[in-house]
Amino acid sequence: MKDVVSRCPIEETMRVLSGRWPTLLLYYLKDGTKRFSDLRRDNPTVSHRILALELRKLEEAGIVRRTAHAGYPLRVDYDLTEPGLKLVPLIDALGDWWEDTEDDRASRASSTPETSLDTAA
Amino acid sequence: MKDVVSRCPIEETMRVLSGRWPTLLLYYLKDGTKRFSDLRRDNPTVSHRILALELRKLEEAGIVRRTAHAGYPLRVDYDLTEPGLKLVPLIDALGDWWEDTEDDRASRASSTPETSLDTAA
DNA sequence: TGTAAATTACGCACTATTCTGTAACCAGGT
DNA sequence: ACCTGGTTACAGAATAGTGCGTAATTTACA
Repeated sequence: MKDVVSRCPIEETMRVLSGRWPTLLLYYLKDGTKRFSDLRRDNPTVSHRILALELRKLEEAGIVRRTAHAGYPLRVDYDLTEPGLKLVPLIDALGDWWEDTEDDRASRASSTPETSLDTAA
Repeated sequence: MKDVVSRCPIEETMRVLSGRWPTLLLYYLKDGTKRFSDLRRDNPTVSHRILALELRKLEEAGIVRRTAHAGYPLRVDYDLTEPGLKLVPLIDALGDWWEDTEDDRASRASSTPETSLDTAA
């Protein structure tokens, strides 16, 4: 997603949430503060570069807060900001929608093609 | 977004909605039935190939219904299915969230660095 | 009347752009 | 020297856009 087409808030939101990781990170951060390495363990398939980039994107979007602690082997904590916390139930709602409409969505394709055979008047 | 990491419904949902077009198409289809060329006019920056692919993706996800009319220069109508209609308010909620938290998100970075020195001194 | 052109919704092949991963390297602290 | 978190450099994969072709039928125009 390079650029936005409209300044529509939905598009802006999707620009941040699009992709495989953002919602997953949100999900893991629901549980509370996590460190960089925790998040890597939480999902091992993300490369360390991408995790850093995604976290930064979320941080810049104001959804995630990064806290660097001085001392010892360097320690950085990540947790959700207020807006981030407010976003969580909305994302959960999408998951619920997916489950609730499962059957309904599965029966697509044929609907009521009553009009579909009229050869135009 | 190649593959899913978990079978989490949120991830499944995001797989369908990720990208610039899906939510935009949902938005335009809210108004009712549209033809392929209507959707192209609605937003001229999408290429015909991508529009076709995106519509098919949404159709396969059971969000959009495609109705092909026989005859004449071929005519295809697109509209939202029941699940698609149910999805609309959820997406709107994301847009509202974006607007409502605008100020909050803008003031990220510094939060409550009680436990640490943000920039590491 | 014959023939070319337009329309609509694509599919295909090719190119351009962007994303993601690997690996290596850097910084601060012990 | 080693750890954690992060960045840069360079692939390689994926995604998006362009242009051409096609189906059936109507229309443009000589």
